[in-house]
Amino acid sequence: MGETTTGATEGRRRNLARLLRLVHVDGPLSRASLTEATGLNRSTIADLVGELARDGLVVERAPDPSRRVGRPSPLVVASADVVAVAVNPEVDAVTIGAVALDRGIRARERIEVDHLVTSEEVSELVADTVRRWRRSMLRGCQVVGVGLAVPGLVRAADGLVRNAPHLLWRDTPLRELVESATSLPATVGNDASLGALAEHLFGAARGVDDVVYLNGGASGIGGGVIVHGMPVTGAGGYAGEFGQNRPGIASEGDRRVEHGVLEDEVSRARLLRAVGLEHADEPTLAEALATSDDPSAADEVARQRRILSTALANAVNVLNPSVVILGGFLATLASPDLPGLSAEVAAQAMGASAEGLDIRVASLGEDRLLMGAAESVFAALIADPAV
Amino acid sequence: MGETTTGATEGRRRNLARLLRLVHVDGPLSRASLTEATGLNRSTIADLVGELARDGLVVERAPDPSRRVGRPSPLVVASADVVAVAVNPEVDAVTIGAVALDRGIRARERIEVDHLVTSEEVSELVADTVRRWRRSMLRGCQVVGVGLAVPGLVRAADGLVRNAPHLLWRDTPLRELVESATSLPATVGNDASLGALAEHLFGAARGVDDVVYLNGGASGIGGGVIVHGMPVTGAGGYAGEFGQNRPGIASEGDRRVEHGVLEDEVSRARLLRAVGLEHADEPTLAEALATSDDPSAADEVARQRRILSTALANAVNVLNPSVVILGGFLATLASPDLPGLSAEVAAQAMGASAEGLDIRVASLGEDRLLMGAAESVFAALIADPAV
DNA sequence: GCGGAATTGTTGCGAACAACAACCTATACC
DNA sequence: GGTATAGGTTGTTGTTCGCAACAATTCCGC
Repeated sequence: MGETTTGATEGRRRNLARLLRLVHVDGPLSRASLTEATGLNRSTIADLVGELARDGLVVERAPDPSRRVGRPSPLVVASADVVAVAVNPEVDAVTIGAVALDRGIRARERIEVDHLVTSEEVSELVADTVRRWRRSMLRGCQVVGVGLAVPGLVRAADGLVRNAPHLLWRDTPLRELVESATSLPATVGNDASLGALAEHLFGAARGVDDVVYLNGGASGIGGGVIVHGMPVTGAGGYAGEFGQNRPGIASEGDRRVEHGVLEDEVSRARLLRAVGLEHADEPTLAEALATSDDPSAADEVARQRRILSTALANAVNVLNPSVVILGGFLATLASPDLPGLSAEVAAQAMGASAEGLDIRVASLGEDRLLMGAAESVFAALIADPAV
Repeated sequence: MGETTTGATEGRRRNLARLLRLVHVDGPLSRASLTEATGLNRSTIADLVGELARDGLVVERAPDPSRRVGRPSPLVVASADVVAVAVNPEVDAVTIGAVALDRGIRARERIEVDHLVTSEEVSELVADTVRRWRRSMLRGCQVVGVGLAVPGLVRAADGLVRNAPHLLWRDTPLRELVESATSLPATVGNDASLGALAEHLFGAARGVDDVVYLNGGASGIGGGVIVHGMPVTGAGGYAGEFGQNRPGIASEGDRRVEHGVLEDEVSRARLLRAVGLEHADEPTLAEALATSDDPSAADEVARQRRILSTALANAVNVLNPSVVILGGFLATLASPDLPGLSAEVAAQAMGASAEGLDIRVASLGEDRLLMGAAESVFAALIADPAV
């Protein structure tokens, strides 16, 4: 055996990874379907699944009561006892979840805070919660790591939060803090990028390899890009910041902010103001927009849609995605007339690029960021399941 | 041996591919350095190199007269007898080249045309040229395929030219035509995308994994994006069309075209007009711009630079590349003050993304498109060197 | 209820691959 | 010319995965 291999050779690791990814992403699969999906031999599948089962990453369940001929094939499912802790610190609360490898959410807690949390507080909060859960809901579970979805710029290389404006974090070594507080490996990512990853794996862009995702939050517009089925991080890990782009505004009358960026023009605050609300959750805002008979509200929606459609057209020209996913208030803005928005985008993008384009609304709810953060933890495990 | 394997197992294919890619991209390498670069055993390297040599893909040369102690290691070089034919049809001429696996250009011909060529004419031209070359310059060579760099939109899946406006080609099945005329496998790509690939592999962005490339031609602005070291094609293969984006224009006085796109505002024709030229090659234009004392020429340059910098900032926000490469007249526009342009871009992009950014001028000359087109042919060969 | 067909898990075997160790060879420096 | 250094060569070995034969389980027709 080679000095570079730890017991499994490169090829075998790849095969183990393929299997684990399949059962993780596509849910319970029979050994037979794994054989078909991978092209590997039955005996090889048996061997590989056996190894994954020995490592506790998958379990074999009784076969489905199928109504097909032949010997029933046992189902291979990802273990519910292998979990990642997912964390989303926000200005009003810190949400912590435990997501299992079978995509189930084993635990979930939203901890309201009355002040802006520091990264140290978050680290302690996570450590405490994990300690508590390990004695209760996560008894017997293997916790493989902590994934953090941060509303701000994150340097991919070392998990340094460069700037999270609303949390007032600057150059905070979050990964290091969490790792030393919990003694678990941690990954840190931008919330929108992780949302994109979740939508790509499990949501509205499931199975789609080229995706542009834009999420409209209270504080701005974030985004993520998937190319060839892989998240685009960019050189520093800061990719996807559509909200900071200078918008192409066709008619000057549509401009509200001199030298503004996209999220200055297309903003939740402006929508709220247009219907005379102070604070509102997303359904309330949607309802208010739908029922308002104030023409200025309709104008504001139309204006924002025009600017958004141009921004989307630009992204489509450059990245030619199959699917564009809109989340948050951008979904609210788009969903009353998705075909109309698609047409607007198509009119401004190059014909060919727009041709196969599908604009969709995000389908994952609250759990999106937890799923994405957990996924970023599982990524390493799946890439190399050999313990 | 498995039915899915053609004589080499998956892992071996990967190793063969790694070796071939190394010697192809990084030039002549000693067996010793291959051993170090791959981490494989000496004996394994010897075996793999032997197989590549038997297949005629590499040859071993006498060792470099090194001044180091120890037994000299023979150099492994990619074969100069394995060639790809590269074709670039343009409005005034069709350029055909033969690029070898050692990156040498074995043959090159620019065939002037006095009318717009059709795709059928190009196919015949290529077939004739290849036939002729095979009896002369390419005697004894193995021609592995034809790569075409087309100024227009190309569907990656089947090499259909959707729209090449200046050639007046629409929905032309170019790959099929060339393949049946030459009996060689053909690949078809957008010229700018292939230029980006060439710059990434051999030019100003060599070794850089995250690249945005913009090329300014007489007829517009094309581009290409490299993410994680791989060209971004998009779902249909149309990615990279920066020129069709709606520009973010800060001051309305800079706008020249109502509802225009980037290439309407930032254009070679406008630069030529500003210095009172009709036609000029790139050095002439650069010279004219540098020596002009007409303030309106300087204004036009400054205006185009402003708009370009905003477009680049937008791209940087979304893709966070390490390097932006500018070619054609965009290089002319940028090169007098590259640091100034960088500063303009940094001022408009997010700080973190701009921080590690390097804006460079394209370094490959005329051969760029031929290299890129040949690369697209070699890609398949390198990915699976098993003949 | 029973036998045949279809499908899939299981087992033992063999081919391919690559690492390893020991041995051999070629060059540079003294 | 001797020694140290670096590299090629050869045979052996462990790992992986396909293959083929056999066993297990279900459905279906009678």
